[in-house]
Amino acid sequence: MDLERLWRDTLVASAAELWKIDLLHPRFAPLIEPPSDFRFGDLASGVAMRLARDLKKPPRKIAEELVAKLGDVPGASRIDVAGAGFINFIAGKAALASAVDAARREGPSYGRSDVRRGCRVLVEHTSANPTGPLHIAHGRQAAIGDSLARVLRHAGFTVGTEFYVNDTGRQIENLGKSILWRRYELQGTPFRREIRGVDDEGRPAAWLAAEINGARFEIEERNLYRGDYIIELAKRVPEPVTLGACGRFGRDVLLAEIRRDLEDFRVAFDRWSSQEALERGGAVADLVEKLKARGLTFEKDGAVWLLSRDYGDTDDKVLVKKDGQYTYRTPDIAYHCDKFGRGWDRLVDLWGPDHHAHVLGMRVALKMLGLLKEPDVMAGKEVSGTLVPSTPAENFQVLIVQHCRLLKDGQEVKMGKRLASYVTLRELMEEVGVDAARYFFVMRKTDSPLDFDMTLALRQEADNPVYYVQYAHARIASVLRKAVDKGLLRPSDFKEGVYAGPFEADALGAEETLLIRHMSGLRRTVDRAAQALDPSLVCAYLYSLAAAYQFYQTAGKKDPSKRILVDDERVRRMRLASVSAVKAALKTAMGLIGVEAPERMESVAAEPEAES
RNA sequence: GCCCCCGUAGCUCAAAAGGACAGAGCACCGGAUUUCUAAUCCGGUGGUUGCAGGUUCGAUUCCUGCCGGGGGUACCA
Repeated sequence: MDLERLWRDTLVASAAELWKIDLLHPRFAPLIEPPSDFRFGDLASGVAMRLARDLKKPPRKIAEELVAKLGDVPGASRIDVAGAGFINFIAGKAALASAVDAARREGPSYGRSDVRRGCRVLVEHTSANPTGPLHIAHGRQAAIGDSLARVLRHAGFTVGTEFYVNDTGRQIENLGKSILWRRYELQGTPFRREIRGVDDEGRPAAWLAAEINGARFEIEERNLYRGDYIIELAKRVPEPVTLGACGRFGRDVLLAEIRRDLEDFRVAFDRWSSQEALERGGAVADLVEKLKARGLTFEKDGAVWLLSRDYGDTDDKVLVKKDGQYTYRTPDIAYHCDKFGRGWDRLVDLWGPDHHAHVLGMRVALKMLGLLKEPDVMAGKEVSGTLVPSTPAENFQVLIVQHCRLLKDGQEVKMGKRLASYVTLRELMEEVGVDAARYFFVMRKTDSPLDFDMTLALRQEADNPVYYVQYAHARIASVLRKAVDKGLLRPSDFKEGVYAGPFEADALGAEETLLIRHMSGLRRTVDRAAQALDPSLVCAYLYSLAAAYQFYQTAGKKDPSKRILVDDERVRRMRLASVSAVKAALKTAMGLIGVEAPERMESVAAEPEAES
C-alpha cells in the first residue's frame, strides 16, 4: 500500500467535491510531502495555504473543511490541522507495521519505484583520456556518475552507463611523443631546449629537439606528459619503437589501468565507447556530410564551420580545421548522435568544470540535428504517473562536476611537483578506503566545489559521516547477534541478515514510530534524487536515518525499558522487526552510493599499523 | 566584455517545488556509560540568510540592481 498516493488521491477527490478544484494542477504541488519535522506526522500538506486566494478564506478554515470532508482515511489514524493551515497525516499502526515488513521483505529493492518503466537513460561519465592515471577529479565524477546510475535504476529507469574513450587524435599523439621522448632520453640522446615563436596565448613557446638518426625529433614542452609513469611506459614499449606504436602502447596500458582503478572503485560500465572505432566506422564523416547537405555549414579560411549562431550559440564553431583534422567537438557530436541512435531516450553526461563552455555548443548541435527534445515534449512522458511531478527536463542534460580539493590536517594537498600529476584515485583509495572516498565524493551537491578532508575521512568518530552511518548499521547487527547469543532468536529467524519473523503492530510505540517515519522516506528520496540528478540526497537520507537510530538505541541506556532486547517477548519482537527494517533500509541506501554496510566495525586502533 | 555557479552560526554545510520557530556537524561550555560496541546520546552558547528594492497571505528560496568570491569564454582536447 502506498500511503502517499492514497492520501494524495483522497485530498484531490475531496477538493473536487467541495470546490470543483483540481489539485493535480502543478500550481498546488507538492500536494503532500514529508513534514519539516517527523514529530508532526508521517506526511503533510500545505495545500490549504495555496487555496487561500482562490477560495478567499483563511487557510486554517480551508484545512478544517478539507479534513472534515476527508473523514476516515485508510491507513491514517488521525489527521490534524496545525500551524498556519498544514494538514498532517498520522499513519496508523497497521500502516507503520506494513512499512516495517516492506523494508525487511524487499531488502535491496526497498524504495524502488516503477513509474518510469520504459524510459531509457544513458549516463556517460568519467571518460578520462587514456593519457595518464585517474586523479581525484575523475574519482568524484566516477563516484557521482556510478551512484546516479544506481539511483536512476532504483527509480525505475532503464539505465546504461558508458565511458567514452578518446583513444585517437591529438592527445594520443602527444602521449606517443612524450613516451618516445623519454625513450630517446633513456638511450642517452641529448635534447636541447629552443624558444621559438609564441604559443596560442602569445607567450614564448619552448620546444625540445634532438637529431635522431639524421632526422629531427621535436616536441613543444606544453604538450608533454611528464609524469613518472611516462618513463615506465618508455622502458616497456615493444620494438619497433615508432611514434604510432608509442601512442598505442601507452594508450592501451593506461586504459587498462583506468579500467582496473574503476573496477576497484566499484564503478562498472556497460560499454566503453571508442572514438577511434566511431571514426573508423565513418560516423564522424557522415555527420559532417549530413550537416553540409542540410545547409547548416559554411566554409571560411579553409575550415568547415557550423552555423551554430543561427541556432542560439554565441559563435559559429569550427567542425573541420583547415588542416583537414576534426576539432574535438565533431566526433563528440557524432558520439552523441550515436547514443541517441542506439535507442536511448535521454542522455545524461557528467563533465568537468573545464568543459563547462561546451554545454551550450553540444545542445545547439543536437538541436540543429533535430535530436534535442524541448522541455514540454519530455514533460508529458515523465510527469504522468509520478508522484512528484517532474521539472520538465530536456533529453540531454550535462552535470558539471565541480572541483575537488584535497585537505590533509587542514592543509590543501597540492599537486605533486615531482610526479607532475595530481593525487591519483588509486592513492586516495589506498589511503582512505573505497567507502569513505565514495561517500565523501557524493556527499555534496554535484555542482558545488568539494573539500575532501582526508583526515576526517580516516577518523573513526561521529564527525565522520561515513563511519557514523556504517556504525548505525553495525550496531543493529550487533544487537541481532546479541539476541541470538542470548537464545532469544534462532538463526532460522533471519533472512538476509534481518529478523524476518512476525510481530504485532499494536506493540509499536512512539519511539519506533519516529524511526519508521525516517525509514519510510527512501522511496521518496530516490525519486527526488533521480529527478534532480542528485545522489547527494541519498547521503542526507542515510545520515538522518542513522541519527534517528543512534538516538533510539542510546535511549535504552538510561531507560532499560527502552532497550530492544527486553523481557516482554511481544515488545521485543516488535523492536527487533523495527530495527531490522532500519538495517535493511540503511544497507539498501548505502548500496545506492556504492558504500558497504558492515556487520561489525573493527577499530583501526586494534589493528597493526600499516606501514608503507 | 559576455556566460555559468556561489555568498546562510567562528568553520564546513542543510533547508525537499514559496510554507511550521532557518537546521546539522565541528569548535566552545555543561551533562549521561557496572553498555544492546560511548565509534553513542542529551542540553547550552552562537543568525539583520552579502546589500537595496520588488512579487506574495508568507521569500534563504522567485524577479531587478549593486557589492564580493570562483569558473569558463580555441581552427587544444
